[in-house]
Amino acid sequence: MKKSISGFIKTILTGNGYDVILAHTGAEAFSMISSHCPDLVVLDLGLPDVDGISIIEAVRQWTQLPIIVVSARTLERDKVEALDKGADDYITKPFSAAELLARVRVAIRHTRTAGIMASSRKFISGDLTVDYDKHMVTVGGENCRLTQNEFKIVALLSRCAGKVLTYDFILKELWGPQSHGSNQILRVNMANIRRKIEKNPADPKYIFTEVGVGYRMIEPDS
Amino acid sequence: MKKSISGFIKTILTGNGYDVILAHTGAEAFSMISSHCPDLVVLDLGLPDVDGISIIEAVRQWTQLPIIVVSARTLERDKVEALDKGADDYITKPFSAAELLARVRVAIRHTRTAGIMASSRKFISGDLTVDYDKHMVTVGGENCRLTQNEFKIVALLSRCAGKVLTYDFILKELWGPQSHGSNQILRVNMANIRRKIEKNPADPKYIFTEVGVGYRMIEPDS
DNA sequence: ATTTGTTGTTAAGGTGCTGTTAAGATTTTT
DNA sequence: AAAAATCTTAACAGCACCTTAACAACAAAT
Repeated sequence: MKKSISGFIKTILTGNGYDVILAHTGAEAFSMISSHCPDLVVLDLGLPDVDGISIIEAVRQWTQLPIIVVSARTLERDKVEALDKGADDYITKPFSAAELLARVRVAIRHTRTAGIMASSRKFISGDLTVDYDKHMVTVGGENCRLTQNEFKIVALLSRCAGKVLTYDFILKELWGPQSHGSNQILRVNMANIRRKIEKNPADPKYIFTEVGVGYRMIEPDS
Repeated sequence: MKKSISGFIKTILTGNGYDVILAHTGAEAFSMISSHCPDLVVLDLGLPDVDGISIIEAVRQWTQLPIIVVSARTLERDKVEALDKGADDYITKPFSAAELLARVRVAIRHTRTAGIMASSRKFISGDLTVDYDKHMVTVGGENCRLTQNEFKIVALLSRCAGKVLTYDFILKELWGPQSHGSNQILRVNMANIRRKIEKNPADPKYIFTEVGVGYRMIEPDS
């Protein structure tokens, strides 16, 4: 009976494009979660060996990955305990495939927005890092305190690292279309940037100038 | 009948220490959400004037605050639509007070863990602590006695510690969608906050301003 | 080697942004 | 109802930043 339920869930999820692995006991479930690090756990409380609640508690010791509990128990005491111990949702049988899928989408949506917050996109090359979310450039872990325009220039160059960006291209990108020919402002900004990020501004390690063409940033670490 | 339901919900929540405001129509609900920026919305789909779904859609235009839908409709089609349009949970009547409260706790837990520090109810960096449960900020163990708005700003920044939050983002999150451009209120609040939490407000240690962009809080102790 | 054009550097003026203070309006508390 | 606290708005001061200009250093070409 239980097996048919888990099989039912697996069929639903695989049928909608999710990769599913199945555990048949609590111990197996915990070890599989630890080793595979899934994006989401659908937990049937009616497991043979251990209490489902203890699995939730054990998993919550080290990760916040979403846990959706599926159970035949409709007692509010069970629901409240599971939710308070760390479950993110609680569905009682019988339930429809559509509802399960909708609640899975909600859970994954949550981890996605949390994930955006947690890990920020970065450019890294040697001691230099450009953190696009933090709006921060560091050298050897030290904040360079670039101004707004200085950061925009570095960010633009780092996004096209290895390629030469012409003066006109940078100007048009950051100062708008009617900025043709006034490279002066770029030169001043580059001098200030190099004073802040380069050990020896006269012999740059990160941003090179291609005479007569434009600037080029070193390629990132692979 | 409906009124008694919303009254019931209000009684439950106020009885458990939550501040509750009540809207009787969809239009009222949306304007109250925009102006008060609550921590959580409990939405009864059976409102007289507008479709509840459209409220979810409208709110999701500008914020991710948790929305729990309460409805008498048990049709899976309704559940799926609400959840996919942005609701975070869906409870069908009749429901128990304990279950509602448990699901409210889950939703609020999610907003806490949406930031960097997973699973912690406190933010700690050096002498500064932000206690989300007690709504209290301390420096060196001393209570800073922040006002409601001041605490919301600090809490928001600490949840995204290390990242720059733009003025517009903070304003939208705490003052609603039609607050574009009025940074003045933010500057005044920040001056008051710094006077309360910083040793030397002119040289801040905890909250930095990124000129032209926004504010950034120092990262927590690891 | 001189010339010419390009790039780097520094300084100064003007602009816009941020911090600060104060006063009135509004809400909450006593 | 009075008093206190908080929220909001406005005015202003200070400062960082942007921009421009003048000049120095450098590279390429005659």
